[in-house]
This record gives sequence, C-alpha cells and structure tokens, in this order.
Amino acid sequence: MRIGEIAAAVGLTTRAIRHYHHLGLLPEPARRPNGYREYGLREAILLARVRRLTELGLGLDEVRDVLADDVGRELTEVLAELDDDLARQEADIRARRERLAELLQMSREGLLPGEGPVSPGLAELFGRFSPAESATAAKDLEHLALFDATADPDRRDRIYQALSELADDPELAARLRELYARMDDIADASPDDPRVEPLGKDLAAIVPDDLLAALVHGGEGREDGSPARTDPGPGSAFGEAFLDDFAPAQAAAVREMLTVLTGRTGWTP
Amino acid sequence: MRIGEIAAAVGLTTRAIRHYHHLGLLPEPARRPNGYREYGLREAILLARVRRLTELGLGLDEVRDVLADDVGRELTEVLAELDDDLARQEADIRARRERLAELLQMSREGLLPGEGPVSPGLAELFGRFSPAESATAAKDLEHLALFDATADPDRRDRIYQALSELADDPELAARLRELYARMDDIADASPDDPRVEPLGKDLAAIVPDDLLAALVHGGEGREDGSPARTDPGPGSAFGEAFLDDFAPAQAAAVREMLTVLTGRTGWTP
DNA sequence: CTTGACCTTGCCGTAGCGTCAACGTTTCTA
DNA sequence: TAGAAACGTTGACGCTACGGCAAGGTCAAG
Repeated sequence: MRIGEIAAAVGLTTRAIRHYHHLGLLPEPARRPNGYREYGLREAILLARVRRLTELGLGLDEVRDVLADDVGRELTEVLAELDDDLARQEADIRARRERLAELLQMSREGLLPGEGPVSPGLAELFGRFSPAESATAAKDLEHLALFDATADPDRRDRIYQALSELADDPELAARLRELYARMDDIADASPDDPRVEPLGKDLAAIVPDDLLAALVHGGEGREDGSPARTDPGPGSAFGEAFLDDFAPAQAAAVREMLTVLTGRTGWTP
Repeated sequence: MRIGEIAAAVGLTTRAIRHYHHLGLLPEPARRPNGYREYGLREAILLARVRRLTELGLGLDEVRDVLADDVGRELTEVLAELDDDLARQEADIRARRERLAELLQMSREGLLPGEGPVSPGLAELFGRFSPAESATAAKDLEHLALFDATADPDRRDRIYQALSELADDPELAARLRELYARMDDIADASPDDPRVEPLGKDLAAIVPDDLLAALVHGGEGREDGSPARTDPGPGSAFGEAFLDDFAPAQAAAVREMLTVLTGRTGWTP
C-alpha cells in the first residue's frame, strides 16, 4: 500500500502517519524505486494500535512506551494514570461550568455589571447600589471587582457578608450614600481643605467591627493586613497606586480613614 | 507599580502580562525613565477582568473581543458558546473514561490481549480462542484487532455477535479449529498444492449467512462490501496487502474462499 | 564594590498534527 | 499524446498560552 491507502484503511491522515515516523513511533517502511513508502499489513496493525491508544487520550510518547514495553503491565499503569488525569480534567470542567451557569443566569436577569463576570456575592452588592449614583461609589465598586478576582474565596465572602449587612441597614446605607456624596464633593478640592479630615473620620466610623476584622484578619499574618480594600496598605507600591486612583483631597481623606482604622486594630505598619 | 508588583497584586506572572501586551490585549503602559513599565490601578482592574475571563476558559482573542465590545451582550453569547464547548469536552472525557474503566477492569482480570486495548466484544472473542493455539488463528485475531480499530461500531458488533455465536456452537468451533490447523499445514506448500482448493471451499462453508450478511452489508454500498474481514477485497491495495500477509498457498485458499463467498452473495467485483 | 532582586528584549520549546510550498510520479481523460 | 488530476516527497511555519533561558541594564542594601 502507499501511504494514502494505509491511511484510509486505518482511519488516519497521511500527515499523522509521517508524523509518527518522524517521532520514531513507527519505523519507516521500505521505499519503492520512486521513493514512495510501501506499507504492508503489519504496519496497518501497528497503526491501528496507535490509533486505539491515542483515541484513549494517551500522548504519543506514552504510546511509544506502551508499544515498546510490550504486554499489559506497563499499559495498565499508564491507563490508571491517564484516568486520574481525566478525572481531574473532568472535575475542572464541571467547576467551570457551574460558574458559567451562575453567570449565564445572572446575565439573563440582566445582573451582570459592566465589570464582567464576578462572584455571586459581589454581583449582589452591585445590584444593591445603583451604578451611576456617585462617581466615588462607582470607583468603589471597581475596586471591589479587582479585589473579587484576586482575594481568596473565604475572606472574600466574609467581607461581602459584612458589606451586605451594612447595606441591609437602611440608616447605615443612607449614611454611606451621604459619605459617597461628600467624597464626590471634594473631587476638585485641595488636600488641605477643611472638609477632608472630618470626612476621613466619618468614613472610618461607618466601617463595622466585623468588616474591619475580616479585612485585617484575612491578610494571613504577613506584611499585609492593612484595611485597604485590596491587600497591601499605603507604603507598598500597590497601596500608592490605589491612593493615586483618587483625587488628591479624596486620597487624603482615605489616608485619614486608614489612620483611624489602624489605630482601632492596634496594627502597626 | 512595576510589572512584578502588579503581577503579584492580580495573581498573574510577569510573563503573562507581557504576553498580553504583545497580543494587544492590554495596551503598553507608560515607561519610567529607566525603561520600566509603570502600572496604575486601572491596569490592575483590567488585568483582573482578563484573569476572570481566562479562568473561565475563554481564549485570549475571545477575551479581547469581550473587552473591546464592552457590555454584556457579546459576553453572554461568548459564554453560552463556551458552555457548549465545555459540555462537549465533558461528554468526550466521560466517554473516554467509560472506555478506560472497561479496559482497566479487563486488565485487572488479565483479559487484555497483547494487542492492547480493544473493544469488549473483541476481548470476549480473544478470551474464547486460546492465543497460541495456531499460527493462523493468531493471525486471524490480529486481523480482527485491526478491524476493531477501524470499523464503525454497529457493523463491528454485529459481526462479533455472529462470530460469537459461531464460537458458541461446539461442533462449529471444532471445525473452525480444524480449518486453522489445515491452514497451518499448508504454510510451506505451493499454491498449486491439491489441499488448497478444498480448504478454500471448506472455509467458505463455515461462514454462516448472518456473518456474511453483516460483512457484505456493512460496506455502506460503495465500492467495498467485499467479504474480506477488512473492508476492501482483493484488487484494492489493502486487499493485496491482506493476502500478502499469508503464505502463498494460504493466500490461494483465502482467494478461493472469497470466490465462493462472492458467488453466494451474488456480488460482482 | 559587590551581591541580589528586580527590570528589559528576544528567541526557543511545548502536542499533534494542519497547511502551504515547491516539486516529482502516476494515471485518467480529452 | 498532452495535459490535468490526484497521488507522493521533504521542509518549514502555524496554532495556545505562556515557561524558561540568555544576555544584559537598574537599583537598593550590606
């Protein structure tokens, strides 16, 4: 047989067969005078074995090992290993599909924020605060979306829990909205503006103890643990970038808030 | 932030971030005087979105589309498509794992032939015929293993069914063994040997009608449909290779058998 | 001054082939 | 009998999402 004929017979492409030759999986057969490869039934049988093994999902070098080692002992252990691997992949895919199902559900209900797919806990928070209510609020939600993608789920959900409780209390929610408004107000103010310091203190005051605990405690006891929404506090490059995201006066207020909060936790930089 | 800092903040590697720049997924940020890239919070937020999307399993160009298209319409349809894709993968993996489970089972029971993993139907046939009983029998099983990997499951199982019934009948099985022995006997004979023609006729005689029907009918009505165990009959390159796998006298006997069988089906070459 | 931890660009490697490119051979057909 | 169609040959690049290494430049600390 020529290569195309054997390829059709075993259900492979000619390219695949040449590839197997190249890898040494299958020895090159004799050539006809014109240079064409000449295949016999033995090669077809070998290729059929290769095909069965690759269809199971074995890699080509594993196939080579199995073919070389002859007899099923090696085969059995390769198959077992492969099954483990496939089990992992399957679990992985299922987990992703579960997340996808949540997201598709949210998407159909129109709950997906512009930030794209986020955790359900955060999506709920997004639903609670009207999006374009305040520039500062919008920014805050963006920060949360960043946090959402990076923090570990435990801590994340504890923090969302605390925030959710805060939003549930009508009085607290009203105060929060007011604070956002006051932040908006000082967008163009100087850092020395007299409104800055009281705003910082009021911001600190609305942070409940359980939220603060979750923020501080979640940091896994290293150099972080700062109450900034995203792990490292000011002093770290990230913290500076975080503060840079605010207007100067707003940043000063946030800094003031952090000072008060670190005082409350007894944490030292 | 420098690239390592933002990478740590969003949970990516610096290499990945540079890769995203290269692909145009994320614009190159401004540089410091020393050439270092300088990142701000905006980039972190963008990267967090990228990370969420890639973790769902989106390809990077899909991520780019989603980021560019802004807003969830495109996103929703990409997610739905992705879910379809994952569903297919999951089904595929499950099917492979089922086959693997069968094979591991057979392997533990020592039923795996040297041919490696074959379909359950064939494994059963392998179990019925003692492996080294006859050189011709061994060859026949090899041919079946080749057939096993290439034929479509329907036809394959119908044929195995017929073969299994043949093997179930003690008298037929005994006759089959005798035919194998006679094939062995003429391994070194001349094609003109007087034993060849009667052997061919006897070979044809033991093929039951249902097996013949399965063999002929399975060919999906094109140029095949030949009763050779593997699709195309003599005249095709594969058929020649098949006959070449036998000693000359044996090949003559097989040819004789085919002549008789094609006569029985009324099939014309 | 050195060491070490950063950063820079750039190129090779991964798995399993698909897909040209550029060319020779065989076979069918007008 | 010529030309086209359908085979074959080797060789090289492409795909995914980066990892790893090389060969350097930069910066802070001991």
